[in-house]
Amino acid sequence: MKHCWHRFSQVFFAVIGSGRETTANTVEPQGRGVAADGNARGSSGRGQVTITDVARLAGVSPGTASKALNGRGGISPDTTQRVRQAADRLGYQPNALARGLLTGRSCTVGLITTDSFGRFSIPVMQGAEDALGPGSMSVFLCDSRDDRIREQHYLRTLLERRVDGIIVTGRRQDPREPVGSGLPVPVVYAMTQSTGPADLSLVPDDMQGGGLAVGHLLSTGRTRIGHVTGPLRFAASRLRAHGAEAALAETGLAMAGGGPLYGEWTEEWGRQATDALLRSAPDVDAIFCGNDQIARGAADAVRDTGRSVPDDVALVGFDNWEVIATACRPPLTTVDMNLRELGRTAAERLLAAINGQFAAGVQRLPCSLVLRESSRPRQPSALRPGLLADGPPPWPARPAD
Amino acid sequence: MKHCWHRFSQVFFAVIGSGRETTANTVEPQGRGVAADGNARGSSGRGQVTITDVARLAGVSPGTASKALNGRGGISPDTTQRVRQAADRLGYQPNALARGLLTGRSCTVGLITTDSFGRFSIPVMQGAEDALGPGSMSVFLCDSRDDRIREQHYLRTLLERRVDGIIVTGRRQDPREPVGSGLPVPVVYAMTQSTGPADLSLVPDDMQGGGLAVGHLLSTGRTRIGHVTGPLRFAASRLRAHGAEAALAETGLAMAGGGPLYGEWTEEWGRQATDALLRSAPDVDAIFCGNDQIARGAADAVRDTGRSVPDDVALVGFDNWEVIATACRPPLTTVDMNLRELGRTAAERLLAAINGQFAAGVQRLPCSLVLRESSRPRQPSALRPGLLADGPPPWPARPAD
DNA sequence: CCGCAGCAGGAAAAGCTTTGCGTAACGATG
DNA sequence: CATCGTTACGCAAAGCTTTTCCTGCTGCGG
Repeated sequence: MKHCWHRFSQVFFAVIGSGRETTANTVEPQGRGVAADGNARGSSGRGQVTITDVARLAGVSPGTASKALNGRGGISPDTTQRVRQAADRLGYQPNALARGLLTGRSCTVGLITTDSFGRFSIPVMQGAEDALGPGSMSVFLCDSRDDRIREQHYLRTLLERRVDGIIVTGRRQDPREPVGSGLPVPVVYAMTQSTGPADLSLVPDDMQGGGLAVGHLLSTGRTRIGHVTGPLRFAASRLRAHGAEAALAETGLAMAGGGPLYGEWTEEWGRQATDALLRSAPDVDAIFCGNDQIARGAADAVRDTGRSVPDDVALVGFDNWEVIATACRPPLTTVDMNLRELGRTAAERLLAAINGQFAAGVQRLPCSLVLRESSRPRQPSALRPGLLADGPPPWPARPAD
Repeated sequence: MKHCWHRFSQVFFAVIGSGRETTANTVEPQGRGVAADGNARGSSGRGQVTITDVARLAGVSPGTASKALNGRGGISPDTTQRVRQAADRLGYQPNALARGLLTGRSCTVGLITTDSFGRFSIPVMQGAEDALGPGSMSVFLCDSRDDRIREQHYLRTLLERRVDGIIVTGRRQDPREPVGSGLPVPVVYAMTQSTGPADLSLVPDDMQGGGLAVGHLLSTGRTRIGHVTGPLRFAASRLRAHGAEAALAETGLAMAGGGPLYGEWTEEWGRQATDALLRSAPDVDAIFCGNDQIARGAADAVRDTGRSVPDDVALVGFDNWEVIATACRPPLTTVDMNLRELGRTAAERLLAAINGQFAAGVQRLPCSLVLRESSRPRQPSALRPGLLADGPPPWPARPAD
């Protein structure tokens, strides 16, 4: 109180002196309005309110103010109240830099994506943010763009900023070099895989996903199932195909068309391959596609031959890329890699590692199936009950049409 | 305990104690190898190498080491060299927290997106990262998910972290409340618009984009042009329609179908509306669509009526959403909002503001046109030369087919 | 009435870097 | 030989928060 007038003059000085008088940018110096007591700004040099300002206003020492605000140490309720009010009035916000410097924890994690916010890294980032943001953790975003130089630059920056941990994410599921060795902070790889044996990598279980898709088609009574997928060089293609073939083999069936058709991840390839498949094996009654774009191309190709989806040929895609899957005619049943969940898990593992609980190796997280029209059973009567036992009936009963 | 992995012996402890004995987690404590002098780590308490450690190894004072490393002040080349070597050997990384605390600049900006990394905010983020990341600026990522509570939480966090500035981005171009008032750091709104008159907002110029699309169609000789777009309540729909109508009016034409058809941003609506439009105005020879999804639906609908794209009906979309536009049959000519550029610009404006150069108001950045098959001219001979004057011929001459 | 215990709060240091100023040494010039 | 100037480096403070240790006061019990 006694300092009121004294500090008023300084506030005045700060506003004038900051050279901000140019534009129509007449920001009030403080959100809650200076009018309250004319004492909105602290008196430190840089205009930011410090705990010393709060302490002075409350008539206590900075240490006491700190304890009062953080609820640590024996501070009387009366004093606590006074400090709180002072902090409120000044709009005090503790300086996280100073705190981090002192405690050695910046409450910050780095997120390096090798895949400029692509379709796969985004849900992962989102999930990670889900798990970190609402807490006290902040996320540093770095887009390395698959460039080792950039990556190293960002890594250095992150370490300079003393992040508590790092998440690396990207499009490729094929193993990659570790981002660095002997780093002072834990690293978790999500939707990408490190060759470092001590690193923890989280990836979707493509094989399980492939099995899921084919198992579902089998459960709806399809038996002549083909597979059109992406390039052979992608681990994802191979694993999905593998899972699909394994599921077929379990029932004693072989893949229609003689095996997986490897190509591109495009609608165009989906059309071409489906066309060829329907020619070489006209009795195909289902196609499992390596991604949703291929599936959409397949849907078009099936229709173009006069067949119907799903009555003649059922389709299952992969990725659950909403905009593709729902716009498909008919809407596409597809495998969801639960990437958001994967990102969330990655963040949780990272937090665990920060707290000293490490893990290592490659962990594959299960995919799930999203049911839509493209794999609706033809005739409810044709369902083989045994195969339906493992799940609820996917569709409401529907008179044969 | 928590930071135990820095020292070699402590790593060992951590590995055993954390149940990680399974893996070959033999991380070298330092990338460049401990062997060098057996003293790769500094001797300060927390295991991070400080400038004091470097100074000691180089046989100088911390202040001198700082000056040597930053090239400030008269330091002899010899000493500089020695300090550099020491820093290298120890793997010294300056503590950005301490530096930020001292200089008052954290070299950090906050990026708040209201639109969980949606299709529109992503390119903006990417562009912002383009402009900031390679420099010394780091980006804090916050996903407010259109929730004011979350937004305020993030805002507080960012201010505590003493960011130098904030970029707000989101899906909506309709004006929104400012993120806060009287903030101590500059804010730039990108792909979203603040109602605060002192705020700077950067948005794409939808009206210009609409004009661009229609101008292009006119230049290819189309005259009976319809417009199918999204909901009337979106400013974007209205502005694009407005631009389209203005461009038509300039040539003395009216919009086919009696005016814009407002609906949803979906393929489904694109099909429906196009179907209706072709029924009510069978001589339509071009449709400008409010986004690429609508356009893709329109392409399907046009084909379903037995007409051809682009020979009977030309199509132009909006957004240049690659996966949609290129998968369309035929590939889609579309308006690109240059969102990445917009993000980059936002970042540059923010940097300018951080350096004291403020600006305010709503700035609309021009869209551009991406030419693909869906608007190829029917007959080169039918081109009206006058209308082509304002640009190079979009396609190589092609014998009528 | 005196002494001790307990509680509230103060003082100071630590955490790391940068920078201004002071100083020491050395070479050069009068 | 003495003094001045210059170069090279050290010292110390600042920047803000947290925490530990310590002091002073109050109240109660002996």
